[in-house]
Amino acid sequence: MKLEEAKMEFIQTWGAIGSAWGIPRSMAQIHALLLSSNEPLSTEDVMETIQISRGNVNLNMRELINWNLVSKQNKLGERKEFFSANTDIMDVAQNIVQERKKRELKPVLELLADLKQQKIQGKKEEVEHFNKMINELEDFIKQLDQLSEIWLRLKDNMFFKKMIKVLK
Amino acid sequence: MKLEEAKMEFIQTWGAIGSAWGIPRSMAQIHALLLSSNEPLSTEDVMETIQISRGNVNLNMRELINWNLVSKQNKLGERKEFFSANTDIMDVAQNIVQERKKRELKPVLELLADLKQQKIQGKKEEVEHFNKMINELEDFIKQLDQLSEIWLRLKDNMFFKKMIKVLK
DNA sequence: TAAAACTTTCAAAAATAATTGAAAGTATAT
DNA sequence: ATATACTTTCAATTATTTTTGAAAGTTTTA
Repeated sequence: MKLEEAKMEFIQTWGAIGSAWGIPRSMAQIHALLLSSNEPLSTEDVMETIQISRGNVNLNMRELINWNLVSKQNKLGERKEFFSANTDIMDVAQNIVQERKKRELKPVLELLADLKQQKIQGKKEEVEHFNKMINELEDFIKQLDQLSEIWLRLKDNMFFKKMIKVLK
Repeated sequence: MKLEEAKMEFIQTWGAIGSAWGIPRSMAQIHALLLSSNEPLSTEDVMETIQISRGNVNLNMRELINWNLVSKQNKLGERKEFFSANTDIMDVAQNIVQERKKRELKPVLELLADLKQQKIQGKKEEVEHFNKMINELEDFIKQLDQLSEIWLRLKDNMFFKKMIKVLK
């Protein structure tokens, strides 16, 4: 199998997954292309390889940079901008999760906080059920934070890894 | 604040989050309604409260049942079907993650496995870079699995929780 | 068995999200 | 200063996903 084919397959699949998780297909595809590429690519390179418009590349590239997944490079003597992906996959995943947590989980946290400090009026049993649910949800979100801490640790804490093995 | 208002707010927010993560708004809304409701609801109840069509309720309810987030109930003497949500939030989250892992992560795993056992042809350095990336990605997905194991454990392993505190 | 009560299906419509591409904007080189 | 090389923007278009609603299907009751 030729490298080019392999790349294209990877780009396609990555795009489909992104799409299923609410990330624009093109954004995921660009990311996949940069991940699999040895050296920085220009806007033209990207346009050509994944066959999308200049505007699309520009827009999604900016987004990738915002998410800290891609950075701009300047090639000596070249005027064009080049882009390369952050290749530490762990960082990649952390950044994606971090970014989405920030964007889409925040509203829940705010809502939960708001609902918790309000006195809710209604039938006793119904209100109790509702409050219980809200509380559980908050506990859960706290657990998520715990979990992401562990994740950070997993990256380089050998002792911790062994710990897990033992507990399995 | 009245209970009904609080519910509606929760339903709205939950719907928006679902939507941002690639889950149909109505599906998330129905789920939120059932979560916040004390007792099982009928299709009509749901239609009325969140103002969506019968077909929509039916379709998404089936999906929620598939995901193991909701189950059918029968009220004595009633012909209609009623629905209630699994209210253990931890289970809820586990099921959502499980389900999505099954659906959307599987294709990556298959692709990675496929790409790993193929001999890829191209410039040495480029191929090396590509293979490295594929390998890292696989490691990462393995870590995700590890992480979900830990999560399960977090639920009820006090010792483990303390462990984390110490390491913090 | 037929009517009533309810559920499911699915083609069409609506809503939403992603993409294009050409025009406007910027920076660099001569 | 102006031409060139490149980047950004955004209204319009296109693609995709979600939702509707009425017809077909199913089960229960009498």
